[in-house]
Amino acid sequence: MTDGAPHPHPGDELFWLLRRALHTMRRDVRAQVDLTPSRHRLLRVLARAGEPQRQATLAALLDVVPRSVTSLVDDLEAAGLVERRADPTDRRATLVAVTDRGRAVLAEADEQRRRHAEHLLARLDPAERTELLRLLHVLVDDEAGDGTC
Amino acid sequence: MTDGAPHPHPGDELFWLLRRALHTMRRDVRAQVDLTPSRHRLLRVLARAGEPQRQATLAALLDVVPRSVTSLVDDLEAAGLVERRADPTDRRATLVAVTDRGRAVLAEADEQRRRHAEHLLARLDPAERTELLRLLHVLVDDEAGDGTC
DNA sequence: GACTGTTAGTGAGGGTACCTCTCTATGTGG
DNA sequence: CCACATAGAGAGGTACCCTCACTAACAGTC
Repeated sequence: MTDGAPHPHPGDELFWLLRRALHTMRRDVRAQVDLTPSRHRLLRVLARAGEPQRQATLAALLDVVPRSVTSLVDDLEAAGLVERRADPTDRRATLVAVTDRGRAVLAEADEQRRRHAEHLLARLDPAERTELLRLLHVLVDDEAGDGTC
Repeated sequence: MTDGAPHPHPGDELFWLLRRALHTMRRDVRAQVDLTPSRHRLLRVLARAGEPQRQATLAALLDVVPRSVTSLVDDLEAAGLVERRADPTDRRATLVAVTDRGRAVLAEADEQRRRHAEHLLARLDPAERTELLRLLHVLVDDEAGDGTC
């Protein structure tokens, strides 16, 4: 690697930095667990919700179109990590529930990702870590605040 | 959006923060210029190099396998943004050169990305921006330093 | 009950961004 | 001259998204 050399604009620089950082983490983890980042994310969101969710709800939580959730759930279901159940209140809807196995795999995946991230974060002292996360939160959180987008 | 709520581990949190930040920037820019992020990146690296480069060299600079560069160059060439030339010193190799049009499109794309990034970075004061970029550089730069990976 | 409009999920198909494995043409050292 | 490495490309695969068109089911109206 890499892009090398000075970047003309800080904004542009930010883009490539984010890309590289993410790329690094992604690559490391991919080899370890049999959970792609997207499936991992869906599993997390679902587990965090604490109870079975409709696919449309998951789509909203994940900020993807419902159609994408269908495939993700297909894959996770095939792997036995989630299961589809009929929604008793609406026969159109399906509820997606995490299985015990799903919970176990999620825990493992989280743990491995955590280890890798800490390996990376080890380059920063505790105050810097906190600051980095805080700054990223500022960038990312609650985009809805201004209607500009 | 979003993942909402507190994240259990800072390392894990980092991953999702990076992902969301990048996603946001990517999405904004994608609609504007007819340059995908990868093609943009290749064009930048090539332009920055200042002179025609071999595909293998570009692959190394971009940190992708040479085969991926082939396709990228195919697309950029079809769009008239780069051109392939014979390498006078080695008939196996091709040199990839930016065209004038390529330079113009690159400038435009950079400008648009810059604007969007600054819209995002506007949430931070100048000191914070600098700090964020510095911290990301620490994470990302010169991974080669330790042979652990 | 039929009629219309909406919502939940899916099939089909597309595009980006990578990868690997294999093959050809070419270059190079013994 | 021959074995071997290197540059690039063909074929094919995975992950992750999207849109468009469609069915099944629900909800309100006449």
